[in-house]
Amino acid sequence: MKINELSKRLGISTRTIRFYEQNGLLPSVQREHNQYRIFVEEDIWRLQTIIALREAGMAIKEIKQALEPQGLPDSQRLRYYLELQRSLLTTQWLEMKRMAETTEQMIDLLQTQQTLPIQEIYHLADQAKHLRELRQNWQDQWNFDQRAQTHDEDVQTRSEDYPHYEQALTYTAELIHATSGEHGLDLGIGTGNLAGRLLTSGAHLSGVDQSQEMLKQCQNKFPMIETRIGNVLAIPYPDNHFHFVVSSFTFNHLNPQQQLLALTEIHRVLKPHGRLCLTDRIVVHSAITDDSLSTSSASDLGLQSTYHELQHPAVLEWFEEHFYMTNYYTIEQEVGCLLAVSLH
DNA sequence: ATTCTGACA
DNA sequence: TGTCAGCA
Repeated sequence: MKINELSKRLGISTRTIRFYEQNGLLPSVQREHNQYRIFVEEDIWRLQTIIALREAGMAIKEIKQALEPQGLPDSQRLRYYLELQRSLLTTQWLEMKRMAETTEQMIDLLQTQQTLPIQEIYHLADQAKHLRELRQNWQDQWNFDQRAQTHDEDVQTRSEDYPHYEQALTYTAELIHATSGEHGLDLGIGTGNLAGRLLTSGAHLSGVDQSQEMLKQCQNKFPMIETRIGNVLAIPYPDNHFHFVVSSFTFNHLNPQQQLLALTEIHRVLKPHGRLCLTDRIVVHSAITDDSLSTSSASDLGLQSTYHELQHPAVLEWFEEHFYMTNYYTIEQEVGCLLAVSLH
C-alpha cells in the first residue's frame, strides 16, 4: 500500500506519516525502486497504535519508547499493539464517562438552582482537568521493562523494597481466600508471584501490568493466568467483573491522589460484595519542619508518624464512604495487608 | 498523476 | 503539522 491510500484509510496526512517515519517510529517501512514507500500490514497496525498513543496525549519520544522494546516475534508484536490500544481505549472511555458525569452534574445544578454559580463551574472544571492530568501520568511509568528480567531476583535480594516478600504473598493469598469458580484480578501482577499462589484455589486469575516484558514472563510461569497490558488508573476490564482484587507492592508507587483513583477503578471492576486485598510495605513518614531542620541534629529528627500508605486517612475515608469493611494486618513490622470487603 | 525531500510557516 | 517548490 502506498502512502496516499494509507493516509486516507487512517485519516491522517501523508506529511504526518512521513514525519513519524523520520522520527524512527516506523523503522520497518520498505521502499519501492522508485523511492516510494510501501506499507505492509504490520506497518499499518503499528501506525494505528501510534495514532492511538498520540490521541492519548503521549509525546513522540515516549511513543518511541513504548514501541521500542520489541524483542518479540512477529506474531506477538501485533498482539502487543492491540493490547496497547485496548489499554488506551479504556483510559479514553473513562475520560468520556467522566466528562459525561461532569456535564450531568452541571445540568442538575442548573435545574435546581436556576443559575449556575461561577465557583461551581470552576470546581467541576478543575476537577475534570485534574483527573485528566492524573490519568495521563501513567505514561511516565512505562519504562518498567528493564526491571523485568531481574524482577524475580530483585524480590529475593532487595529486601529493603520487598520485605518478607514470600511471607507477604502467602499471607495475602490466605486473606483473600479465593474459592473455586471465582474470578480474581491481580493488579500490578508483575511476573505472577502472587496470582500464581491463588491458582491452587481453583479460581480463575487475571492480571494487569504496565510492562509487557513482565507479562511475558508471567505467561511463561503461569499459562493459566490471563494477562492484559494496562494500568491501575484505567483497568482494562468491564464494570462488575471480579469477585476479588489483589495487589502487592504496587500501591505505594502511586501518590495519594492516584491511590484514590485506583480505588475508584477497583470499585468499578469489582462485583457486589467483592473483596480487595492490598499488600505493601509500610512506609515511614517523617514530618520534618523547617524549624526542626535548623535547630536539631540529624539524630533528633524523630520519625513522627509511622503508618502504612493504606492507612492514609483519605484512603480509609474512601472505604467508609463506599461502604467497605476494612481490616488491617501487619506482617513482620515492615509490610502490611489491607483487606476490604464491599458491603454492597 | 503520484511520491519524495527539504524549507518555511 | 500544513503547505509549497522542484524533481524523478
